[in-house]
Amino acid sequence: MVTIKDVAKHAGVSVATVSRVLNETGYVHEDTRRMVEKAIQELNYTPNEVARSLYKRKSRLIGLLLPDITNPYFPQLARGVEDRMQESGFRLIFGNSDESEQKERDYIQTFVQNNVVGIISSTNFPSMDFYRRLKIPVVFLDRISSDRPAVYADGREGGRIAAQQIIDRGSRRVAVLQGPAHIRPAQDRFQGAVEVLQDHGVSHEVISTDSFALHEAEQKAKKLFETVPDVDGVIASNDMAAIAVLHEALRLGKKVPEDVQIIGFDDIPLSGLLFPPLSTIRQPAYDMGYKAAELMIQLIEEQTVELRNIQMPVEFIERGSTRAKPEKPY
Amino acid sequence: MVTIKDVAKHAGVSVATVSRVLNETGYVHEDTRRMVEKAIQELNYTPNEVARSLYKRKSRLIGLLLPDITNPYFPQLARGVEDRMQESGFRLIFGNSDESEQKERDYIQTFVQNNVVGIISSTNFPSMDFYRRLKIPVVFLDRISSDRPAVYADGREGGRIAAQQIIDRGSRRVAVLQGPAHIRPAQDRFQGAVEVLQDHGVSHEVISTDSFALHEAEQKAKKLFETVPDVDGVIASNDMAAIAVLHEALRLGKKVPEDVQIIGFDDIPLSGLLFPPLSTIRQPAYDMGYKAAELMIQLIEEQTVELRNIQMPVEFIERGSTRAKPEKPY
DNA sequence: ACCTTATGTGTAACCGGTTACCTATTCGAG
DNA sequence: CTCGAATAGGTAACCGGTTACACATAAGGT
Repeated sequence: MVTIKDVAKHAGVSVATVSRVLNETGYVHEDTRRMVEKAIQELNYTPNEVARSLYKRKSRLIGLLLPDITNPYFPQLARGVEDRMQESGFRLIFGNSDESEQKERDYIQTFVQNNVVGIISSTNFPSMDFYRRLKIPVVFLDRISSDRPAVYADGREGGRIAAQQIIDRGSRRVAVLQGPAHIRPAQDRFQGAVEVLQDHGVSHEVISTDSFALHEAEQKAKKLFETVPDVDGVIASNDMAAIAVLHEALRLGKKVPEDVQIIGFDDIPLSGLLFPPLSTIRQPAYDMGYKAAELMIQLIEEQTVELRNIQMPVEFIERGSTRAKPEKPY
Repeated sequence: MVTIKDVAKHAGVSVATVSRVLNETGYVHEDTRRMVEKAIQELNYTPNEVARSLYKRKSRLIGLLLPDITNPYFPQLARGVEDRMQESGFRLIFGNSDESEQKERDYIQTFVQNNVVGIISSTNFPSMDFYRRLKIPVVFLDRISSDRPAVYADGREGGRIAAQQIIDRGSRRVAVLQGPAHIRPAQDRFQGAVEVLQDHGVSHEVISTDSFALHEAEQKAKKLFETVPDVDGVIASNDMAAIAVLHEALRLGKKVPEDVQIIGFDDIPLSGLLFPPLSTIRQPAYDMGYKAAELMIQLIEEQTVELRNIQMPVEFIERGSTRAKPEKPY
C-alpha cells in the first residue's frame, strides 16, 4: 500500500507538506506543490480514509437504515439518499432493520463505531435511547419525530384525498386497510381516510395489518373479501397491499374498477404497469430521500438549518383502478 | 467518547489488558477479566472500529456495488448478501453504479480507501484494471468472469427452458427480447432461447435493448407490437420487460395468454401478483446474494475455497401468462 | 537598516486501538 | 531445591494520516 510517507520520500519533502497539498491547507510553494502532485500521480496514491477518519474523529460515511430494501418503496428512498450523498462525496453504510429493535440497535452501534458523520433512518423507534444518545446528526426519513429533523409525506392529507376520490367516484361501501399501528405515517393515512369517510357518512370497514410484508398483504386481501364481500371501494395502506387486493379481486372474478375501486399509496414504479394500472396516492419517495440527504449534509456542515421538518406533498395519481369522476357528484 | 484508556483507568489495568479481554487473546486472569468487563459495562464502552481497522489494515466492511437498487431484481440480491454478512458481523458500504464505468471506479476507490475486506459487485466491466489491481477478494454477482469467483444463474439453460415452454404451449411466432449486449447473463439467456427456437424451426424476431431501465422496456414493448403485430409468444429479457410487454398487450386489447404468451425472467416478487400472473424463469436472487456473501467470507478467512464459480439453477414458474401444456404436443 | 508580517517547510504529537517485547510470578517436573 | 514453562500484565511502537509548533527566509513598511 502506498502511504503518504512514500509520496513524501518520492517528492523529497515531508509528510506535512504532502498533507498540505492534499488538503489545500497552509502555505505550499507552487513548485513544491507540482512535485508532490507528480509524485502522487506516479505512485498512484490515494489517501487512507481510515487514518484520516481516526484523527479527525469523523469519516465520510453516513449510516442508512431502512426496514426492508426488498419492499419496492424503499429502494427509491435509498436511491434519493445515495444520489445526493454521492454528489457531496459521502458514502453509505447500509442496513435493513426488519423493524427489529435489536437489529437497529446493532446497526446504530456499528455505525458509530465506524465514525459515521450522520445517520438517516426509517425507524419505528425514533424515541429509543440509542437514538437519543447519539451526538451526531440524525434525520428520520418517512417517519416523524419531535426529537429530530425528519422528512416525510403528508399522510393524513393523502388519506383524505384517497377517501374523497373514492367517494367522488361512487364507492359507498368502503374498506380501509390500516397499516401497522406503530408506524406513524401509516396511521396518519388511515386517520385521514376515516375522517373524510365519516364526514360523508360513508360506511367503512377496517382491516388491520401489523406488517407491510407481502404475504401479510395477500392474506389480508383474502380476508377482506370474505369479511366484506360486497365492498365496492378499497383504500389500501400502500401499493403492495393494493396490488394484493387487486389481484385477489380479479381472481374472484370482480371487475376493477367497475365492481370495486382500489386506491393505493406510494406509487411504486410498477403500479402503472399493472392491469388495470393502479390509481394511487403518490409519495415522492426519491425526492424524500434526496431531501433527507440534503438536510443531513446541512446538519453536518453546521449551516444553521431553517427547516428541520420537511413535509412533502402527496398527489392523487388517476389510473385504471378507479372509475371516471362523474360531472355531477353522486 | 469513551476510549480504551478510560476503560483501563477505570479498571485499574493497562490498555493492553483491556485489549486482551476484548479480543480474547493472551493470558488474562479471571478476576482481572471480570473487572475489565465491569468497567466496559459501566462506561458503556464500544471499541472504535476505525482505530482497529487502521492498525490491522482491515475493516469489517464489505463493498457492495449494484447497477441500480431501484430495479426490483437487485434488492433481493442485496438482501441475500446483507443477511449473510450480518450473520458474520460484516457491514456493507453500498453503491449504485448505474452501469457507469466512472461511478464504479469511484466507488471501488473509496471502498479501498475505507479498508474494505472484500468487494461484491454486479459489474459490467469485470476485466477492468481497477478490478484487476485489487488485492482484496472480489466476488462477481449475477455476472461471469474468468478472473474472479462469481455467482450467477444458468442463463443459457433459462433461455432454453423459456423457448421450450413457449413452443410446447403452442406459440409459433415468437419475439425474443435481447438484453443489453455487454451483460453476459442477458446474452446467455438470449442465446439459449434462440438455440431452441432454431432447433425447432420456429420463426422468431429479435428486439434488442441496451438497458434494463423501465422506460426503455416500455418503449421496446410498444415497438414489439408495431414490428410484429401477429406475435403469439414473447420471451422477455427480464420480468420488468415482460411486465411492460404484458401491459402493452392488454392495452392493445390482446388476450394473455390466449392471443400471446409471455415468459419473463427473474421472478421478481410482484410477478405473481400481476393479472394474469406472470410465467417466468426463476433465478434464486436472494440465494445468489447469500451464496456470494458466503463465498466472500470464505475468501476472507482464507479457507481454501473449493468452488469458485457457482452456477445456480433456474426453473420455470408456471403462472397465468402462458397457456396450459397440451397432453399431445402440437 | 530594522521590525513586522507573510510565506514555506519540517518535526513530532496525536487519534484509539493492537501487539511485540519485556518482566514477574507461579507451578510442576526432575 | 532448581529450572523451564505457563500464566499475568505493563510499556511502547505502530498503523497512516493531520496539525500544532518551531524555525527559516522573503517581503513590505517606516
